[in-house]
Amino acid sequence: MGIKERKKRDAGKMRSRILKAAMELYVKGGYENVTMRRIAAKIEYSPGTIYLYFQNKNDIMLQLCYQGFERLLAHQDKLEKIADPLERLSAGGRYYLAFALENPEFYELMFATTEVLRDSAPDQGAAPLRAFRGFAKNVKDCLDAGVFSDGEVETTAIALWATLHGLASLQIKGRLRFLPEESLDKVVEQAYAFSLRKRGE
Amino acid sequence: MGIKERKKRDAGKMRSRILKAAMELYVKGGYENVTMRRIAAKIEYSPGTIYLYFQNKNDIMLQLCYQGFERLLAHQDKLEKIADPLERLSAGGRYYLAFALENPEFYELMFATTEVLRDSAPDQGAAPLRAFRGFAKNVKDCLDAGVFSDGEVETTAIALWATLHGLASLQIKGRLRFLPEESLDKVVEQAYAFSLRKRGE
DNA sequence: TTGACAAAATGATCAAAGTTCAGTAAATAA
DNA sequence: TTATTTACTGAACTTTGATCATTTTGTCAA
Repeated sequence: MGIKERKKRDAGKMRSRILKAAMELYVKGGYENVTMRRIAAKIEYSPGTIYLYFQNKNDIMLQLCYQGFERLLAHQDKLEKIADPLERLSAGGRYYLAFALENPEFYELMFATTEVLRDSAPDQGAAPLRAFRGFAKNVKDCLDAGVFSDGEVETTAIALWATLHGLASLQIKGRLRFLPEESLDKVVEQAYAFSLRKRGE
Repeated sequence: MGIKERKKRDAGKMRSRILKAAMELYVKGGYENVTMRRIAAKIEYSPGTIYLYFQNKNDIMLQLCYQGFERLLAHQDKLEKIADPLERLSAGGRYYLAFALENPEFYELMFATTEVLRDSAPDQGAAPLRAFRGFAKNVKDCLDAGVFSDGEVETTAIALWATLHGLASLQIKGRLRFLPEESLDKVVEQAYAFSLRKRGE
């Protein structure tokens, strides 16, 4: 029965096309620019068709949110080749910020929805969690290597993550606009200096 | 001419009533629950009337955002009586988090809008900035007292603020839901331990 | 008190949104 | 070829933010 499989593939392709169209609209003009009718026009189907592949608009935005985390995860994998734990963690943090600031719409979308972890398919909902686990592993390696002075893995990881997320979020939302452009880097440095103090320092 | 002043007072009262109704709707069911028609029904006026007192819905939400910062500022003033700089800064941070977690809708609103600082009346737009300046002053007092080992005031303040904001934001958005309830406090402690290291420690 | 003007409020109306669903067209199976 | 399942359509429903000609209310001079 190859037909069933082809149908499944076709459905998958349709979902991809819809998501792609939605993403384009989103990047171009934010949430309110994403319209079922506009998506339909872009993929050259009628509005009703979209509802055969997605539950509703929220469902579509949720999938885009997951795509953001997948993208982040993909880059996290690249850190693996950095041997030194502190260096790896530091690079991860720097990349995290760069990712957020270079894809502000994406990042905003990733953290805009409250519903992400709740009503999501187990495999997909795992993406945000997996991203955090990867980050936490780097923290653990640092702790094992004695780079930090103390603290549990989980709480340390969250504290660090919060700083990164806070900076990214504040910058994206324009709350740091009163700062001169250059000094954002300085803040990042400072944040790292605070967080990544070495044992006995 | 007392009439003009009375009219001004009346207009102010009307604005307050509208904002109050909008806030109630917002707290009850979030942004999408705030509807011009529902506000109108609550204050027992027709929908068109609202537009005599506010430019549009965004304008209303913006004012609610400012109210949030005003509320935060009001509590910041209470910190003044704490003499010890580090103690004062620490209390401020703890209050900041408590405020965010106890009024998640409020907090979300305060940081949801990108437009806040851009197209706002100078005096009102100052509220967020004033809140930060108050926080920064506490940081400065700590630096002057030699509580921190190093760093500039502005960058240090932002780094600290980012951590607080990040924690609040992540918690509100349910991204820390995988944590056991108690350990959030531990994370906060950890974040403080990271950030507020004393000189020579 | 009356009439004229200004200010405030109305509510029908608009365009656009998300969503639904009876009906049509296409694909598959018999 | 014919019957049946599947895919798609697009008009229609409800609700949204916003507008504006019209009506109501308030103010003040005559």
